[in-house]
Amino acid sequence: MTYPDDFDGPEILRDFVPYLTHRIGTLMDQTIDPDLKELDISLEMWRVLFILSQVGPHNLVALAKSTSVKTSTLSRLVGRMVKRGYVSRSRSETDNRTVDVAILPAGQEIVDVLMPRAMEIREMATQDFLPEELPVLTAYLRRLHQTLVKNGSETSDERPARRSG
Amino acid sequence: MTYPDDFDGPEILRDFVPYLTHRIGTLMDQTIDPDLKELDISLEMWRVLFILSQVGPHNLVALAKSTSVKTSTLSRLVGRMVKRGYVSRSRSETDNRTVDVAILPAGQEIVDVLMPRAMEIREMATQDFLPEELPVLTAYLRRLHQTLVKNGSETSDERPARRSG
DNA sequence: GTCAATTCAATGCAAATGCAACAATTGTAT
DNA sequence: ATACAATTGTTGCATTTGCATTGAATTGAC
Repeated sequence: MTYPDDFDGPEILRDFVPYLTHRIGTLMDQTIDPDLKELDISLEMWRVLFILSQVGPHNLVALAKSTSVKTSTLSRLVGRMVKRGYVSRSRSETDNRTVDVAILPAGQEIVDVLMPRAMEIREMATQDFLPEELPVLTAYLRRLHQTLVKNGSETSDERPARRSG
Repeated sequence: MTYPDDFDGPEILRDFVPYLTHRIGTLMDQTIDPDLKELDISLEMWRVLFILSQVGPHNLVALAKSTSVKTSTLSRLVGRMVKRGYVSRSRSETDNRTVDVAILPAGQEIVDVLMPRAMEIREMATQDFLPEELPVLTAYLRRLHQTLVKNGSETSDERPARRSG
C-alpha cells in the first residue's frame, strides 16, 4: 500500500478502480446502444466498424485483439457483417492462412452516421471536467490502458498456462 | 503491423475516451478471468457476489442496475447461483413483487478467495501512477462514472423512448 | 528439403443472452 | 372501491457466445 490511508474510504465501491472502470465502460456502451438499435446493428458490429474505419484492414486475430472479442465469435460476427455488405473478407495474398477484413462503403456509411453521436457522448461524459483537466484525464486513461496491455493477459483466446495442479 | 495496442495509429484511438474506457474495462475483466475459471465461476457471477458482499441484499432490478446486467439475464443467473448455494433468493415481505437476493457463506467464501486477487490486479493496473497521482485518478474515474449515471441511459432494460421517426 | 510445432480461421455443440410477452403486485386517479 | 397504469420478476424463443476441435498454411529445427 503506497498511498495514505485517508484515501482508502470506507466505501470500496467508490474507489475501487477495477469496479469503476468496468462500470464506466459499460455505461458508456449503454449510452450509444439506442442509436445502434435504430440502425439494427450490435455493439460489437459498431466496434468492428469503428476500428476498421480508423486503422484500415485487419486480419481476424488482430481485429480480435483490438476489439476484445474472441476469435471464434469474431469469425461469425464478420460473417454476418459480410452478409450485410458492411465489410469484405478475403484471403490474404502474402499469408494464405489469414483473412483480411476491410470496411465497405455500406459500413463506412454506418460509421459516418454514428461517429458524430459518439463524439456527442464523449462530450457528455466529460462535461464536468474543466478544459485544463481533460488532457490529464485522457493521459491517465491512456496510461491505465497501456499498463493493462503490458501486464494483463494479452489475448482473450489463449490461456497463459497458469500453474495447473 | 501496428494495431491500437501500440497506439501509433490515428489520434482518435489514443484520445477517444469512450474507446479507452471500454478497452480498460475489458482488459481489467480479462485479467481476473483465469482466476475465475479456476473456481469455475463466470465474470457476471463474480460481479454479483462482489456487489452483494459489499452492499448487502438487493432485489433483482437494483442488482441489475449495480451490475449492468439485463434483468432477464440476471434472473436466470441468480437461479444458477442459488443452485450452487452462493446466494439465497426469497420473496420480500414488504413488497410481494420483489425478490431479495443475499449472499450465503459459500458465496462469501468465493469472495474471500478472489478479493485479494482483485486487490493485486488494482495494484498492477495502477503501478505506473505516482502516489500523489492515484487520488486524482480515482477522483476522475468517479466523476466520469457519476456523470454517466446522471446523463446516460439509466437502466439497460427500459428504452428511454428516443425520437422515433 | 523434411517434418514437427505453431498460427490462423471456421465449426459443432452446449450454454448464456436479449427481446418480447406474461402474470402478479403495488400505486394512482376518480 | 374500481379501473387503469406502472413495477417486478419469470419464461419461450431465436440469436449469440465460448470452448474445444479441426483443417489448412506457415515457420522453425534439423
